[in-house]
Amino acid sequence: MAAPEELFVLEGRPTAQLIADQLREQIIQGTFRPGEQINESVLATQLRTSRGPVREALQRLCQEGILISRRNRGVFVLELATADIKEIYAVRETVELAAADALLNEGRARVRATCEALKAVLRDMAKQVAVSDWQALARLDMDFHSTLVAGAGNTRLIRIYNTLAAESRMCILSLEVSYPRIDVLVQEHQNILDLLEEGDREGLHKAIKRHMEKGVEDLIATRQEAGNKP
Amino acid sequence: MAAPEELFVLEGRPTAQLIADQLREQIIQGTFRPGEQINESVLATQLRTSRGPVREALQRLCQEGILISRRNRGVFVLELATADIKEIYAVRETVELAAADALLNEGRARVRATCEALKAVLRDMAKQVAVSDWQALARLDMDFHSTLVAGAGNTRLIRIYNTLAAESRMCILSLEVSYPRIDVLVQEHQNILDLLEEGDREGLHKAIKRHMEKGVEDLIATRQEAGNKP
DNA sequence: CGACTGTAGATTGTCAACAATAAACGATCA
DNA sequence: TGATCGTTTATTGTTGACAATCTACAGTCG
Repeated sequence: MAAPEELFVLEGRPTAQLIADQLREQIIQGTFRPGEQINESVLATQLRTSRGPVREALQRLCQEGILISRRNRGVFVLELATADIKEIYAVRETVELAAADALLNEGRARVRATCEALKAVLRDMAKQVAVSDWQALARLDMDFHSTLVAGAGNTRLIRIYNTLAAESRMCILSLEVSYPRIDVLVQEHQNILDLLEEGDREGLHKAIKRHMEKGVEDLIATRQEAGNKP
Repeated sequence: MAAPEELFVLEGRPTAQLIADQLREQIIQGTFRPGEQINESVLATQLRTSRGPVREALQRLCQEGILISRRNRGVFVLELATADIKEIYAVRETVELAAADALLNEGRARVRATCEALKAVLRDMAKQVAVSDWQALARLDMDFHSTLVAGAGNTRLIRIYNTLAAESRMCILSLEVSYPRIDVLVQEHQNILDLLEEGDREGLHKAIKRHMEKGVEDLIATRQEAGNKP
């Protein structure tokens, strides 16, 4: 009997992780607002499950840092202050620079494979720019960077970055008005891709740093316009 | 009535975290060996609690990466391969370099405060060298580096590093024979401290890189002698 | 003798009921 | 009128029982 590509995997993954993934996406997309409380019981009822798995999922997200737990009070969606934005982007810059370096040291084959993946992301991004789907753009923006980091092949670096990516999407979301400079969004990422493909280490470093600086500036500027927390 | 420094905080922290902390320390110290299975029920019985909190604690350590969970099989203590060691030290180097940079940018006051904390750690380290307490030395080694990273004041960086520190202690432990080059252990850290105090950014970078390189070399060399996993 | 199948044991995964805790409200007293 | 102290209520923290799942072993059939 010929083996089928993938036999219908009957809920192969742990339930708690399914819940966590779903919840994370909802938080990042703004279904739950920053500061909002998440009730275990009602969530369990909605998901047709018991509090056990829900509790596990919530705890997981707490450890990721996008929820905060107050003992005997409940879990709440993280509220990001300006200091958090600076922190997140500072660490992102560090991780991405390290990943870029490591990737370039891995050799051309690895670089080329990563570039192909990045190009696919950029194609999707261009499509979404055309229809101005902010949610999708925020996701693809992070996909691009996550893919870049993944190229380095360091599993711990990847794990660290995924958390940062989730937090970044929360930052972007909290603006609501979303991306300024949408016109240069694809262009900036394309620039990073080109420099990577050329193997221009120095240029790549500068581009990533500049990209992050701009990101922080935009976020903080837009936030101050909105009169949000300092 | 004068307020006492700290009124006996009656189990103020969540139980699961207490269990997780205790368990983490035991794993790092080698009470549980790499690859060993940890049974929820028996652990719950030993701790005079139920499986719920234990389960939460285990999940937490899974997410930290020092335990791995296999669905319907159980959780096992992480077994570190040589590739893991390289990964861990590569990320540690990245994080520490970033932290050192950030710290130097924070200004002299912050640097001086951090140096004081580091000196205290070094004093303890010298004491333990005298009595050759390997466990304590491994802990103090990591304390030194964690303190350095903490000096930068980036909470996310600190959280990331703490996990790496735990994994590093597992690496060191797995050698069992423990630290080679004990004579230069204090000296190397003192060197890093001196360069930080002088504000010698370039020298500090080089020292940290060299420190990490040596660490990996020692670990891998000792491991190969022991004929362990490649 | 080898491969397959069915059963047994152990372990995690899930659940619903119970207990503990903290904030919010309202009553009581100076 | 103001503050303090019980009471209420909603929520999480904890527990023990039950169900689902995996591995290992033994029995059976070719």
